[in-house]
Amino acid sequence: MDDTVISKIPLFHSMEEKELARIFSELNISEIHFKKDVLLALQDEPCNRLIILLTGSVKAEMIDPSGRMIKVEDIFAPNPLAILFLFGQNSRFPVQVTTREEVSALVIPKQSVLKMLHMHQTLLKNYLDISAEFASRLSQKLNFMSFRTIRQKLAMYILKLSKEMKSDVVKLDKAKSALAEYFGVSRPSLERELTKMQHDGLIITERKTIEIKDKTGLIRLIHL
Amino acid sequence: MDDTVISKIPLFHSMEEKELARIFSELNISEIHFKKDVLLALQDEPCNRLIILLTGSVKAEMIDPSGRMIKVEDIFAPNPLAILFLFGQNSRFPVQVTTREEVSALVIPKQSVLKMLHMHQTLLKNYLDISAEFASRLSQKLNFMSFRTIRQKLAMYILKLSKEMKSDVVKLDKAKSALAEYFGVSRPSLERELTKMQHDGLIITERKTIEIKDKTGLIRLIHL
DNA sequence: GTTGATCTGTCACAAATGTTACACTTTGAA
DNA sequence: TTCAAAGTGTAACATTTGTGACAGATCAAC
Repeated sequence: MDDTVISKIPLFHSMEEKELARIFSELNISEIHFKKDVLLALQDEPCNRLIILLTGSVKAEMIDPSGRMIKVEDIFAPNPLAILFLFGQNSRFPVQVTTREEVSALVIPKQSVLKMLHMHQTLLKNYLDISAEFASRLSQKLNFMSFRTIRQKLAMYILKLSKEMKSDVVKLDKAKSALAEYFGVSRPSLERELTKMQHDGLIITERKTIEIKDKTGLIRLIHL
Repeated sequence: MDDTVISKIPLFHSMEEKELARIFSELNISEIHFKKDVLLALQDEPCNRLIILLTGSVKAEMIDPSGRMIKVEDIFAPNPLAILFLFGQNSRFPVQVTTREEVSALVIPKQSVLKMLHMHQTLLKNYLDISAEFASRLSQKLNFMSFRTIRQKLAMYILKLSKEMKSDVVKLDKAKSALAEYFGVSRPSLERELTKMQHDGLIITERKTIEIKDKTGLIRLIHL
């Protein structure tokens, strides 16, 4: 196992090599290699191990009652899988996970995770921080979904980006088609709304660049 | 502080009185009483303490950029507030929290929470379990939101309830108006869809009871 | 019981969104 | 460079959903 890879894993952030070595020797942690298109976890399978990607990436898919796949999320190294769902009464993988390429990953049984967290305060802090970041993204997405119209979601999204970048000219962080998917709307509908907003003098949009022309107008949009 | 109240707090589940006593004496934990309509936490205020309701209830509201309130969730004793967001890089309350009645609550600074979790493995396990339950509910709601039509959301919801209750006759766990809000749709639209589904012979609905007449049809609905 | 508040069922109409289709642009790999 | 794949911009039309309004049903407190 490569030390430079280990040191990039968020869960082991700012931990000393010695400590890490002790953890790895004392606990039941294995590094496993997977080929492409291998099933790492079944949907609804009990979630009894933490999987941390070292290299490569996987896709997460949901299966609906009739067996068809529906939604996808991609996860890349060095991130963990399903860290939010590892514990809990009856914890199960909410999605099916398949490798998109060759993957190496750390696999740590739930019990060992618990021991590990109990042993090292830094590790515990890291774990809690990572969980919180995931939860925060989840909750933020839920907020977007709960705005009624595409216009409102867009206004909110653009204002948020503008605030983060401290500029009235915003570069989208996703492709528009990806943004449409993130919002849960169809791509043409999103384009149409952008065009309308440009006609209304709120923004000027071209490809991935959006320039805010009437910030007050955008803010007003959000309330009705 | 009342011991019977403490023992009902999920975070302290299956812990011995002795241990609890030690925790409370060693750490910086205070019980605070609040009157009605007191602000417990501001939106975007740094989240630097865990608040656990002992008695009473609070409401959580979001404020949008123009200052208007929008969404509400109610939280009752003995549940904790914002447990998912306590840690993380730049952790802030995602909502504003106000008491709905007289409330007593435990307030534990973030640092003390960390110490506490490090000291007691049972406590740590409880904390992780509770977090996972919250995350699971959050993610489940996100799934519902991502179904396109009301019909699909309903089909999914009814099938889920039916599976849980192991019966084809389902009693709704929320009022229909609450269900509409949960789905993020208007109440009349939800009613209309229920009526249509009855016309189509999929279900028979009356008040809070829904009887499944054509399970296959419901399943088919979900895919397209 | 009576009463006021909340929930339910329904409607006609307006608004928002999805669908399908097509042409054009950009990007990245061979 | 060339080509295929992915992304973008736009349009007409169908479908879904929201809105506002109303009346009756239910429930909880008095």
